[in-house]
Amino acid sequence: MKTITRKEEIIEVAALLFKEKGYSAVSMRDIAAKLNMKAASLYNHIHSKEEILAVLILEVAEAFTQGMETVQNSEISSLDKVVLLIEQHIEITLKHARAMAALNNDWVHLRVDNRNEFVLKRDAYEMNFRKIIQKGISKNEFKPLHPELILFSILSTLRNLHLWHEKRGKLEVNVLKKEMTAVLINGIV
Amino acid sequence: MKTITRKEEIIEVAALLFKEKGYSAVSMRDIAAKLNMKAASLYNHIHSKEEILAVLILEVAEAFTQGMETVQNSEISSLDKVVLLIEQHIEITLKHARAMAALNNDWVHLRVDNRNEFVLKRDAYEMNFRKIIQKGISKNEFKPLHPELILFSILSTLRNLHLWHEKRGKLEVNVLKKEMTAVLINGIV
DNA sequence: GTCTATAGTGGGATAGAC
DNA sequence: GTCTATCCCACTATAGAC
Repeated sequence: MKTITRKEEIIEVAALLFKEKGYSAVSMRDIAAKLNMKAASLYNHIHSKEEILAVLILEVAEAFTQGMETVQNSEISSLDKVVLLIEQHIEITLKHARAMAALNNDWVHLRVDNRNEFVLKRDAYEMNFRKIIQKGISKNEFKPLHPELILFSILSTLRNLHLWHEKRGKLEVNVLKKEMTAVLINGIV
Repeated sequence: MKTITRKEEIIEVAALLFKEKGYSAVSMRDIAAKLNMKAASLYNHIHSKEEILAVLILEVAEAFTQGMETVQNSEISSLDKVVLLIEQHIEITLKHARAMAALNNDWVHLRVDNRNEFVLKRDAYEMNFRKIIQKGISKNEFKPLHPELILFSILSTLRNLHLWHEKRGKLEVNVLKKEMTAVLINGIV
């Protein structure tokens, strides 16, 4: 039995609203209204609007960082590493569905310190992903395309998964993983 | 010699700022400051902040709609249609680079009438794209994957091209078209 | 066409009663 | 832990002088 605190409730509701309208367009009054309370009462549970955003974003960023470490430490081919990263990305997206929009768009509104922490993590993740692709190319596991283009194509698809999954998706997780990997790795023809 | 009006100048600067912080986080003061003027003066050229957003978004939406018509009217295979759509998407992205962020994220802040117009166009575009994919699958030009997943994978990559192109890109257009098509159609292995 | 001044609204956040 | 009341500030937009 997992009990959910008021603070978690606030963050959850806020994430939903951020997803719909973006961080800046959501007011503390909006968040409070969805919880049938007044804006002032929110401040008994959180310190600021920005804190909500920071919790949301940094939690997921940490999950990605952890995942990348696991993958790097496993001794498998570059191709298998990429497959693993794709599957992991799907898992994290499904688990933190509500936070993904903030992660993609609203991180710019973090306070400097939190923003720096996030950007460092994100850049490190991308760099490590790029290295795996480069190694794969040099070992002839991947086609000799620009690594940046491969990285970009995979990441932009995965980073928007949350948009699509709620609208059409609801594919069973394993089917989703399988087909997504197939499309990203082997193409569509 | 193309002369640029003050109105166009305002829209251009606004687009840049919207891209950085999102529509809601950009104030008329911000826009004015970048043009060395006062916010009040903007209103001699535009009627409202929302008008700027509407011009930006609806112009690009129209370009996509036109492009889709051209493709539909050409008598080529489904595969060639998809290739054409990808190339077109790249061209439009490069031409309207500054508007792409608003198109992806800020359309929610359009007034109802403009928002409806946009959503209709976008949905029609996606529906037509989906039909092309479905036909391609039924003719064995594409693998028998979920059409939604193929559509999503292609579109999310293309819709984020603007993010990547400014950061790393600057590939020559034809190289970009060629490699992007290769990745999206044939995969990376 | 740009300015100053300002109206009118709504934002984040705090104080203090209950 | 929630409320009312309120502070102070920033926002969009308008009026009217130059």
